Amino acid sequence: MSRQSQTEVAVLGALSVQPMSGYAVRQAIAETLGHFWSESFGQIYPTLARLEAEGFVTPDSAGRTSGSTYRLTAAGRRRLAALLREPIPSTPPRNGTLLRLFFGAQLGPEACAEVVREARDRALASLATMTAIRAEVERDPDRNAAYWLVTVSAGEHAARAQLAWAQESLTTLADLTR
Amino acid sequence: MSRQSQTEVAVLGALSVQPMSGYAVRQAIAETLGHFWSESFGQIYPTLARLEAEGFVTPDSAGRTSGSTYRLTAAGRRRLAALLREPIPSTPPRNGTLLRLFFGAQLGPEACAEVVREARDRALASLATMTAIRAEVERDPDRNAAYWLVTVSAGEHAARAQLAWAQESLTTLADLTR
DNA sequence: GTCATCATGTAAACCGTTACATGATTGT
DNA sequence: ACAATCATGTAACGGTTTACATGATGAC
Repeated sequence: MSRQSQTEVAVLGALSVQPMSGYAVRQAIAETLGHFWSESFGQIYPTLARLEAEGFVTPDSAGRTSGSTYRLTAAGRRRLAALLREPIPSTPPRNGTLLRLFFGAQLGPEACAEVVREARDRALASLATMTAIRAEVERDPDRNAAYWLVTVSAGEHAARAQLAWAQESLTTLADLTR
Repeated sequence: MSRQSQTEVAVLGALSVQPMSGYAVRQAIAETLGHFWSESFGQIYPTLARLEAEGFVTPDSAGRTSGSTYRLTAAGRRRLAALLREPIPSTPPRNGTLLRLFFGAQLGPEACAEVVREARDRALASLATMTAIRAEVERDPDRNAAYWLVTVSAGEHAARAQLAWAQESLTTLADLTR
């Protein structure tokens, strides 16, 4: 019962959308969940093997010679629902940008401004990605579309907040230089 | 030259504010950097020992029998400045809340709403903490105050964005129930 | 035929948390 | 005396990334 890792949730979840190979799971996680989740190769394959041994997923090789697609079993779908209902393990915060700015006096206003500009640019890029994903989901709605848009919206809000903060902070830092 | 871990930055940074013991470093990180950084015991003590061996910090036991305070050496201050100037290692995103909501169809609108309400409550608590820290910094300004307020502002922006998102998403999810 | 991409896996290294263990100091 | 807190460390474990290794498939 002591599930610590969320990898299982991500893998089962990916397969709940549609059956796919381990390689495709990794791609799906990188591309679709990329803005709020990440998994590496080294996690996905062992997890898939374990899930298969436990009967939560099953190979579904419909006439392939190499590679196989996996799909959720009924037990796997129940497992996913159960995992989703468990309390969310909180990941400790680790924000390298803020860590640097907190000790900004050791760095000076100009170097700090550069750090902030980089954060702003990341937020801009993120906002563009969000817009693209939103357009794609709205153009081609899946049965999950409403939920996906909730996560996209979270990304949009976060990115816009970061933009506003960056703008404000650049002003503050500029005042420190004078 | 291959510094991967940011623990060293956090520890040197804490000591740059004022000399203190390892125990106090851990407290300072938990209390002051807590909203954007975390370190555990098991990291701090070995890091301090290594930094001492490398000559970046030095014990400064002014008449103590047990425990010792550490302070930065000149080399340590340079080391901190150098580390702060290095590119920020990006931590892969891991947002358990969004991971759940993305697969929300497996969970249903009501359970998702509960997840969102928990996120909203965390944001509210965070906003209260930010306000308290801001008040404290403004009441008793340190030479680092301007930089600290930049990080507090980041927390405030992020928390307010999360509140707005939660509000919006609760409406969306309520519409799914009908 | 060769290149890009699909596909699967393992091993080592690294990072970080947790639990355990121990003892000093200070306030009541 | 006793409790709370200060203080320091280590060992084991678990999770994650990275690098390495290998080969099939399909497009050109």
